[in-house]
Amino acid sequence: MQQERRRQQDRTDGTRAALLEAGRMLFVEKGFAGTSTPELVAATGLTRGALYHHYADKRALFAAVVEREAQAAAEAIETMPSVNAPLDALRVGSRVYLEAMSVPGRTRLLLLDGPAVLGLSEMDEIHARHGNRTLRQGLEAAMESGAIRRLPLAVTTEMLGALFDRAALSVAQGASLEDALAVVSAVLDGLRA
Amino acid sequence: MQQERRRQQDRTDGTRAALLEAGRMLFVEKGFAGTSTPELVAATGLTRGALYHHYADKRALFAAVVEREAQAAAEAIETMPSVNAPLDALRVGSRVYLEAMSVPGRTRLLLLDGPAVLGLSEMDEIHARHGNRTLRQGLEAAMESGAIRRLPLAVTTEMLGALFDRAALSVAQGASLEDALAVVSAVLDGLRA
DNA sequence: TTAGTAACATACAGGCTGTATGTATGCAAC
DNA sequence: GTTGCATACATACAGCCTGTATGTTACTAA
Repeated sequence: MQQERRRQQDRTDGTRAALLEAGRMLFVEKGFAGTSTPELVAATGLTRGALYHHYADKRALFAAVVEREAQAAAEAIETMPSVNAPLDALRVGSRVYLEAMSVPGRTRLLLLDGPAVLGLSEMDEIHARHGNRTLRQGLEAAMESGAIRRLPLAVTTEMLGALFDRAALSVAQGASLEDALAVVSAVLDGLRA
Repeated sequence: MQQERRRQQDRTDGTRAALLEAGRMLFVEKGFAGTSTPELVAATGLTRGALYHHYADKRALFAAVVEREAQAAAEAIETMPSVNAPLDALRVGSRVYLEAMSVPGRTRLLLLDGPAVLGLSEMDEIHARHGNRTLRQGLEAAMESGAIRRLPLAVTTEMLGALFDRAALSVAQGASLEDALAVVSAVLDGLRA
C-alpha cells in the first residue's frame, strides 16, 4: 500500500524533475522567450500534455525553475562558516555570494530573465522564501554593533544586493573576480562608522 | 527639390516617430513579450506592413525605443551643472541620475526588459553610445585627483551604476528618494582615499 | 473487480510573427 | 508632362506556438 502509493508519487516526482531539468537547461541556453514547449518536452521524451498536466503554463514551469535556483543559491550561502566580527562576516559573505552566483546560468535565471518574466515583486517573494535574509541580517548586525554606519535598512539591503548582483554578472561576463571583490571590499570598508 | 525630398523624409520621420511613441507606451505598459505587433500598429492607425518596412522586426523597434530612452536619460544627465570638486560632482551627479531615472516607464525599459530582451552586452553598447560616460569619467576624475580610492575602473563603474539603478528602481516602487540618496552618499563618502 | 482518479497523449482553435507580394505615391530625368 | 524607378505602405499567406479540450492508459482504494 505504501509502496503502491509511492509508485504514483515517484512517477510524478520523476516527471517533474525531468521537466525542471530540461527547463533549466533550455531557459539558460536560449532564454524564456526563445524556448518553446515542444522543444522542452522533446528534451524529456514526454509530450506537452504532461507539461500542462503538472504546470499551469510555461511561465509556471519557469517560475519553478527559478525558485529551485534561488533555493540552491541560498543553500550554498547558508553553509557559510560563521564569522564573529560583523564586518568580516559581510566580507566573507560577499565572497561566498559571488562564488554561489558563478554557477553557470544562474545569473541569467535569477538576474536577467527572472525579473523580466516574473516581475520584480514576484522575484522578491521568491528570494524572501529562501535565503535573502543573509545580507539583511548581516547589515543589521553590523549596524547594531556599530561596525558600520546606520542607514535605512531596506533600501541599503536592496542597493548593496544590486551591487553584488552586478558584480556577479560582470564576473559571469569575464570580469576578474578579484577586481569585483576589491570593489565590494572597498565599499564595505567605506561604510564603517 | 529640397522641399519635395523633404516631404518623403517627413513622412518617414512621422511614421517612425509614431511607431516609437506607440512602442514606448505599450512596451512600458505591457512589456516586450506582452505587446503584439497588431496592437502596436493599431495604436498608430498604420498596418504591420509599415512596421516591418521601417524596422527589421519587433525586437528592432524595441531596441530603437530603448536607445531613444537611454539617449533622453543621458541628455538629462549631461545638462548637469558642472561642479569642481570631483567628489561633490559625483554626489550631485547621483541625484541628477536618480531624478532622470524617475521618468515613468524608464526603469522598466532600461533596467528590466532591456537587458532581458537585448542582452547585457547590447545594452552596454547602447549606454556607451550615449551618456554612460558621465559616471565613468566622474569616477576616473575622482581617482586621478586622489579624492577617492583607486579601484579597477570598469567594474567599479558597472557596480556603482547598478547601485544607482537599483536605487532608481526602489524609488520607482515607492521607496523614499531621500533614503536612497542617503545610501548613495554614504557609499561615495566611504570611497574617499 | 470495479469505480474513480491521476498521469499522461492527441487533437484542435486561435493568435502571432515574419515574409512575400501587391499597390500607390513621390521624385527625377527626359 | 509623362515615363520609369524607388520608396512607403497595405494585404495575403505559411508556419509555429500556446493553451485547452478531449481521449486513453495506468494506478489505487474500496
